[in-house]
Amino acid sequence: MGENKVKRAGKADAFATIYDIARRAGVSKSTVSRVLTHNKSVDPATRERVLKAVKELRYSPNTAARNLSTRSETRIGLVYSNPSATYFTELLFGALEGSSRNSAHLMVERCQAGDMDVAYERVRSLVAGGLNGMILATPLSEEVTLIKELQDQGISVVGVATSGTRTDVSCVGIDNYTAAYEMMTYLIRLGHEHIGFVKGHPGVLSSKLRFQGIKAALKNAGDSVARPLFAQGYNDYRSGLNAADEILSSGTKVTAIFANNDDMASAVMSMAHRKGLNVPRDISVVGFDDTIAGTVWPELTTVRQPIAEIGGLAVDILVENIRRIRAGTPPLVKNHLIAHKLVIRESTALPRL
Amino acid sequence: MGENKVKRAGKADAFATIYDIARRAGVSKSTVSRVLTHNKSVDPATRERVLKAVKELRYSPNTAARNLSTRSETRIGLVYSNPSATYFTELLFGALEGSSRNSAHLMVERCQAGDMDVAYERVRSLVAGGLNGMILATPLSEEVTLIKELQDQGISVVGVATSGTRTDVSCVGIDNYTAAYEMMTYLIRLGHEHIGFVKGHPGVLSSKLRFQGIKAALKNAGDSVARPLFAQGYNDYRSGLNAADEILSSGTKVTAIFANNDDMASAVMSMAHRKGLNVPRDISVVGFDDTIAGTVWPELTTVRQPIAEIGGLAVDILVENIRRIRAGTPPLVKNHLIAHKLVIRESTALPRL
DNA sequence: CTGAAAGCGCTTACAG
DNA sequence: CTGAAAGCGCTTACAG
Repeated sequence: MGENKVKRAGKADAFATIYDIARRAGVSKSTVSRVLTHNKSVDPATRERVLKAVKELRYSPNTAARNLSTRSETRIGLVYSNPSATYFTELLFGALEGSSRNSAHLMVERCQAGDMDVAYERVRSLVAGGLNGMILATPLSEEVTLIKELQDQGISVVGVATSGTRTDVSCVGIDNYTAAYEMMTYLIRLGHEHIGFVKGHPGVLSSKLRFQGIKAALKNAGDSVARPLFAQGYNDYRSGLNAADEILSSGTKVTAIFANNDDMASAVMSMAHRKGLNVPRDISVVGFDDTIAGTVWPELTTVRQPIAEIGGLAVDILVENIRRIRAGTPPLVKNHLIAHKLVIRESTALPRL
Repeated sequence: MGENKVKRAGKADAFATIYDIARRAGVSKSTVSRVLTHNKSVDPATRERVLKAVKELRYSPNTAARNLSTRSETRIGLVYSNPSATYFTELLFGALEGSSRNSAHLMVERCQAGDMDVAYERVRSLVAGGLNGMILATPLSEEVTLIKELQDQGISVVGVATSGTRTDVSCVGIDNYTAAYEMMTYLIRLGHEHIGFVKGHPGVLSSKLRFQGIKAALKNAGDSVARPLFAQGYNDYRSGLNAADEILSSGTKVTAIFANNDDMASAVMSMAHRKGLNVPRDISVVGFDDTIAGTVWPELTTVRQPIAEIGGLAVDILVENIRRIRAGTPPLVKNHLIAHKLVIRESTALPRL
């Protein structure tokens, strides 16, 4: 980690090469290489010695040489079309870190949400530039046709932030159902009996799962909670504004509103303020994602997704599958569920009496 | 652009190599290489032929081979500590694109704003990992000591989003003074005579320049504008809330508030709503940066900085200087000013009569 | 100004 | 299971 891999101006640092390892372990370069790549057809004792030398010399293979020799650079695409900048930033961070950890190259492409034609085009242009793997963020991760198209071209795919058990493609994300269930239960335990829910984009799997989660929590609470108010949102701020307006103007009593994501929760708060309501005194508001902490007031109670971690894991899965494909082994479909967390901040309180 | 650089699973694509170019141009590989690197000590006619072959065969050098041969991977660090996610996302995009254009590697490190000790540490850990160049975003771009430290180690540095003429380090950004001047003038032309301004973080150069810009515009307007109300902010949402409260509770008439950045402008709107004011009917609000379009309501009138472009240019400058250093030529200090743009949206209107 | 040759650090058939 | 050898595509002294 701490080694200096770059020749600094002036100073010529010498790094251990495969030859150094070979000499120290008393074997040939070929054997060292074998230990480091396939990890098979090597005598256990020999392997031990090589690994020991690697550790002692803090050796790490030169990527350029390896790439040149194998003629196989690993290039991973990341396509994204979600409105939240924070979300994307975190995802990118994780993916970037994962890429450098695996010495892969990341090519990023952004496309406007909504317009699927453009999205498809972007993905294809990325593919045309040469690609081994692709990370698809929601809602692209639900485009079954697109995924199929990519896979047919020999490109490994992983969907990000889509949970749900899928058999067509690897996915990594949180358990949306449970998280939504927990948050709704928190609201109910706080004493809220008149609750509104702003639904997420209907085409997105996570919206469905979250909705199922809150309904289960509501059902579980039984008669203690009044019939909830639902309004349709589309995950963006603007639609959250409309949904909030709808709920708050309905004439029905509401002491808490749960929005399918933070952007819409922010809109709900904005609308509440407009209508002279104090958050959380008059009304509690909660979101989902934890992407806008510190940029709204009061600070939002929400569900935190470890997005960077998700991005890193996505790359790991991809790299593994790319290796498998290269080696002729069939790729694996993996479904990783990452732990989420309720983050209680300032936007929730006991209902007003 | 459209070539497939990666061997797809199964198919073995063949790319033009330096040898193909040499043969087609009727010269040796050495000459081709010379044309492509130093671009000197080559007969003009020969160069022409080589370049022609390169174009015809759509040749582009293999990065891995080049890196291996020169033993010089180009690694660029990007350190960032600003609260706006959008800003960062755009910067990262531009830098990423610039990096792949220059076949350099980008290592990103984020650190909390405010804590300079941590920031220094992050920068140093990045450097310890081996680095040729470093992009420093505001406010890190103003840490003269840090910059000096980096440069002394032979690392090229470029400050981002810091304009102002500096002689110690290359910079790329917009003309903050003029942009602020223009925005304030726009407000005055609209007819506003009672204006508040939320100042930016005092330690940041851009804040000073923007403040000077608005003062110049105010001065230029003469007696038509009342003595402006100033409140100190620190560029984050929270401080914008306080500043807005201060201005709006002062008892002095205010029909427009200009905040040093969008995060604070968003806070100003939030506070205005809280106080029962309608934006823009009762009060106009403008920001700076254009980082939160679509996530506030009403949509914010602001100054757009082409941040992605800035990020890309920063990488270009860095790469050029890294090459110079490697070649023994002294690096250049460049100051690039990128064009900004006023974006008039929904948060501004004529003052209420 | 130009070419032949060595070398960058690694991987991978090919023999054994 | 292991080693010697060839080769990946490029750059750069070294001669000329």
